[in-house]
Amino acid sequence: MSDIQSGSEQTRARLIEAAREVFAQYGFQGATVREICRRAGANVAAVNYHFGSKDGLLAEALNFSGLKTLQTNNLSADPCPEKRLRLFLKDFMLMLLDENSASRQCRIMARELADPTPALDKIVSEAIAPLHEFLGRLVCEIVGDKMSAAQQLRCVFSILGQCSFYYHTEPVLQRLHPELRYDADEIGAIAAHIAEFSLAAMNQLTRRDA
Amino acid sequence: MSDIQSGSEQTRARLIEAAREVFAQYGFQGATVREICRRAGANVAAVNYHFGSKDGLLAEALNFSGLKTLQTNNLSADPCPEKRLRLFLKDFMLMLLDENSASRQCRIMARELADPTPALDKIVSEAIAPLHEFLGRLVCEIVGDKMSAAQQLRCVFSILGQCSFYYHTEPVLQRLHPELRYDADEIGAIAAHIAEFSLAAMNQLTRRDA
Amino acid sequence: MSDIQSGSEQTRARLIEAAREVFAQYGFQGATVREICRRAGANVAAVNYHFGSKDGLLAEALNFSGLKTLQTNNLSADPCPEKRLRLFLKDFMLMLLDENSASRQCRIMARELADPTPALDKIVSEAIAPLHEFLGRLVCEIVGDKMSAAQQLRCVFSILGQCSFYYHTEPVLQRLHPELRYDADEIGAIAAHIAEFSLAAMNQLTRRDA
Amino acid sequence: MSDIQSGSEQTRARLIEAAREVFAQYGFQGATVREICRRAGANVAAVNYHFGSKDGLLAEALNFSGLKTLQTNNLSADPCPEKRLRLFLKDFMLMLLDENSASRQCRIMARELADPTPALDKIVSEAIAPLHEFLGRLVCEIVGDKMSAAQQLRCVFSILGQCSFYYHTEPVLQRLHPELRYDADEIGAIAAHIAEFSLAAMNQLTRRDA
DNA sequence: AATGAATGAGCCTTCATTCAT
DNA sequence: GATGAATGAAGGCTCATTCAT
Repeated sequence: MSDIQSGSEQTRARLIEAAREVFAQYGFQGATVREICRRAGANVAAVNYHFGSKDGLLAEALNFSGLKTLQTNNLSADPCPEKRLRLFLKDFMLMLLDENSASRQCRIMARELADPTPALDKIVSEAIAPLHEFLGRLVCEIVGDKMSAAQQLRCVFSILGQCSFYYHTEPVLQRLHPELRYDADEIGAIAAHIAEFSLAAMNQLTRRDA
Repeated sequence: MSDIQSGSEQTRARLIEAAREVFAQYGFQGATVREICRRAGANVAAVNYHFGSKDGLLAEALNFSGLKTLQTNNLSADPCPEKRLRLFLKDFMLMLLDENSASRQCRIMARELADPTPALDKIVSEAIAPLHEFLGRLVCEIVGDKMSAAQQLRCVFSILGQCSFYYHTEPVLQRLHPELRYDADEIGAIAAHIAEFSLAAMNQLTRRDA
Repeated sequence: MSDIQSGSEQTRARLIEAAREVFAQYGFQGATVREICRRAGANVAAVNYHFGSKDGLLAEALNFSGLKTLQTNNLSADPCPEKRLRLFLKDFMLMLLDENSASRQCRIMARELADPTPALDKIVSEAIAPLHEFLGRLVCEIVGDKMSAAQQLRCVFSILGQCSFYYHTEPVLQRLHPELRYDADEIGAIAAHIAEFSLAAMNQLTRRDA
Repeated sequence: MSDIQSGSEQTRARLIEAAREVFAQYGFQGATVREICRRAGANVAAVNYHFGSKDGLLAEALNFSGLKTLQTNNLSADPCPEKRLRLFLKDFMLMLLDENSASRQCRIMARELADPTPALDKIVSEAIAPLHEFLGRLVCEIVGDKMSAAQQLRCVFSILGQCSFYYHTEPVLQRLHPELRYDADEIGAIAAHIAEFSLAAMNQLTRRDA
């Protein structure tokens, strides 16, 4: 009713936030209910009380509203699809790589891909499929009818592949290039590179095909 | 050394082979020593006896000879760097995606990236660093001095990102595009796309920068 | 007292009724407070609030008025002790076996015998001891002074043993004789058998001893 | 090989023996793996190692050889069925009530009847059904063709009911008759009573029917 | 008075590992 | 040298109970 949340909802929220951290850090299998509850300052039984099971908690921890908002905002940002791609990649990479971002869902999502749980179906239908469709439309606007649908799909994969690489390979990159830090500037530069690389490729490929 | 292996060494070899299968299938954390020993027809204690620990077995199970051979052969395949990139990508994607490939190490490697264990250091120094260097030299040959070192590095990342995407996202792609099969033809088409996309991008970027 | 029960007392009554069902179905240990509260439409904490503990609820759920009424009515039913035994066994077996009987206490009682809880003392003093005494008097009337007190006691046990057998062994009998149904006719036949078997035995034993 | 059992088999045997004690004392649900392992001087994980699960242990703990031997021996003990019934009841009650008896299975069996687990099917088919058949044949020999099959079956139930009563009601009888002790003499007297009571009943019933 | 939330002890089970042979 | 047996820490989860409101 009021803006003061009940104790229950606070605990619930703390559990979800802690779960996002721990799932993002250790993966679903590696995460333990005990660690999640410890971070949330709650009892071991709290997860089962509020969410029924570890699986149930994962399902709740996944929230793609940030990703959806990003796409919605992008659609009305600029009439030029190239500019919109640049903008989207910048926002998307910030969400994916910024350690301070509250949107850890992308990381959980990424871990799911490597080790699917029953929650993957939800992730695919609610987050990944719309994301693919969104990028598919953007690519279509950019390349027009100069590419087959199959080619356009592979271009989407090429863009997403470049993005996810920086997330997946983070521990490796830290070892190979210890000076690398994912601060706002670096993330912006990475996003700009992916945008220019991809636009250049699509531009060249359509020209060549024409 | 001789062609008569002791029973002990046979068991050792079977354990390594079984470990590769199980690690590739379930990841390091999800794999159990019992399952590995069961597949190898060995005792539960065999892993600790032969390799000291589950970690030790992982270290032994990692073998990058296939990846190294691929790079070595590539260097002498053709004087043209663009052609060598196309060739490398085809071989690399076959190794990464072909289910019948004996080279499961790439899959273990890929899982490690998502869930680092102490073995990651070995993977990075023995496989990934050389791979990055190899691709770095190839990119350098292609773009010459028309790109900064930082830009060249990002191009390497863009290429590798496109490659690893098809591996990481396999379970998702199976859901989004159930008709997709990673047979030899499809893998070849994927590799060709990555090659053309990347070459087009690098070509365009160097031209534009010039 | 008045016909307007407070909500609290209604909840209390619903809890007791639900407890009888659940205890009868799953036994004391197998029953859960949550299930009882769920059936009673009450809060999880209601049991401890109203009865202090699960044990306290059991104590309250036990109500032997049906059994007592049965004995009281029997005493004035007929001057002939043999007839009264036949009548009592019929009523008692109906109470024990009829699934539609509201008097589930006998079932709870029977489960207690197999798995005693602190409530057993109450059951023994309020229900079983009077029942044994009642049957003891009836047997005494039938065999008169032709049997020792010890023999009479064993006759009481023989009668009660035959009765309780049909309750305890129900799940087994269902497996051995799937066609068996405890309907009113069958229960009547069972009670008649126990009566005739026991009366014949006592008759013969007193005659032989004489 | 030798008459010296391996350590494994000793532990296994100790676990089974401890399980019989604990299952008999607390029932399957009330028994804990920890308590069983504690009594057996084994680790908590030993039960799952040797028997796969608590259920598996129960299945192993049930061993009806004693009961079978008793029946087999009885068949050749005497040509007179009345004498054989007396003998059987004495042996059976000793097995059922003697606290020092190694044959605790009967107690586990009895608890199962009150709270069936998946093991009940095994108990019924391997122990109870043969027992019922054995007693059925004995009763048939005694009453000949002077009783219907249905009547004979109820006589078997009357005999078994009297026997099991002393087991089921033990905690109650201890409260009502604290002086009662199930020593060999008392058990013999109980068995004799059940035999005479039942034989007298069957004798009288057949005579009456004739 | 009465409840939703939270508790912590305890459950069975699984695991990589170590021990005794 | 090599193994079946045994270990104990830890896992997710359920439970009767208690707490704060």
